[in-house]
Amino acid sequence: MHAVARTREGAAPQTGPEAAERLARLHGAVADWFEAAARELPWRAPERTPWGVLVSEVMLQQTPVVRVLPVWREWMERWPRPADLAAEAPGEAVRAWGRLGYPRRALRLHAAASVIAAEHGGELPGTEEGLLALPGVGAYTAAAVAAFAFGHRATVVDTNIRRVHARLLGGDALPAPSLTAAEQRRAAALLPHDDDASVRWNVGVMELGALVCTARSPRCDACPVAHECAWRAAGEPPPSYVPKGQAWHGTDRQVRGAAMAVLRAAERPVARELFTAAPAPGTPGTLGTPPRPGIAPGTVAAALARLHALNTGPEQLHRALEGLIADGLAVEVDGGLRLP
DNA sequence: CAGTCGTGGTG
DNA sequence: TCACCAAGACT
Repeated sequence: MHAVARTREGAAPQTGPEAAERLARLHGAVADWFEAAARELPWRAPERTPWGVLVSEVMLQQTPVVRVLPVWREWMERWPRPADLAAEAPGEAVRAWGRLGYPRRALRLHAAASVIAAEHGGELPGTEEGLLALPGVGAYTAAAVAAFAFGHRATVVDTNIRRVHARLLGGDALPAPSLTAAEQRRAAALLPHDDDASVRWNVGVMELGALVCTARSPRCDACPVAHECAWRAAGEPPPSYVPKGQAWHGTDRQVRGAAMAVLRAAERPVARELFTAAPAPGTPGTLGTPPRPGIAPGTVAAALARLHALNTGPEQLHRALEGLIADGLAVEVDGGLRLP
């Protein structure tokens, strides 16, 4: 580091009294914008609980708010406290997870609830360190829960915040493919020192990224800090790299997803042959249940039909099922598979 | 550390 | 239509 802070072209100084004033302006502008434009979300309501915040944060990992909302409400009604979930079989969490995706998150949430019930007297740890020790809780989620549930000063860095920082301060269209140490340092340096102000900044920048400074078509006309934006000042240059798309069709993940849908629909273990074999006409698909025609949609047979429609090879199917077992999302019983 | 892990809305 | 993307974690 040089004695005098050098910044990239187009970016303002990041140290000194001038920078401090600018930072204070940003804090105020974002807080005011959030006050006026933020969504009302149940995990932000005054009656929220730390448990509810944790559940929301895990559900929101790689999953849009609109799809989380109904599932989160179900979970909170059914399992208002960690001990309530811990008392259930893990498979119930997976089933209630529905189609949110990445079902291992449900499993980890159940595991976290068990740890909280068994080792923390049923109360969530209030520190980042304590939260970080919970299954499924990484750096982002630990910071988010510490901030949003406990009001602590924590450096929250999610994909929205990364994108806002990249544009506003870095002058780039998009953040780097993966979180860098420099980004974390920058995020920490931007955080207000006051607890309450830091929480407002974290949630404000995150909401700004979610509603205005979006990945594809940012609504800069609605941005409270557009006049401070380094990316706009630079003429909105395009991304310096090409995002590598997420393959889906023909992947193990697709097969795993279809297999999980079968397990979620099944009340009994599903025989392995039913996963692998060509669809037998009128087969309910559960052990101990005699075949009958006319299975209604949304049942095991329908899920099996969707799985078979993928025309996956037997080796890939085997790999997918073994993967689910290895991940604890399926357990083998008497030649069949069921939720844990 | 690059790869893996679901799902559905959308520009 | 179809690739991109969404409050990441873990190995």
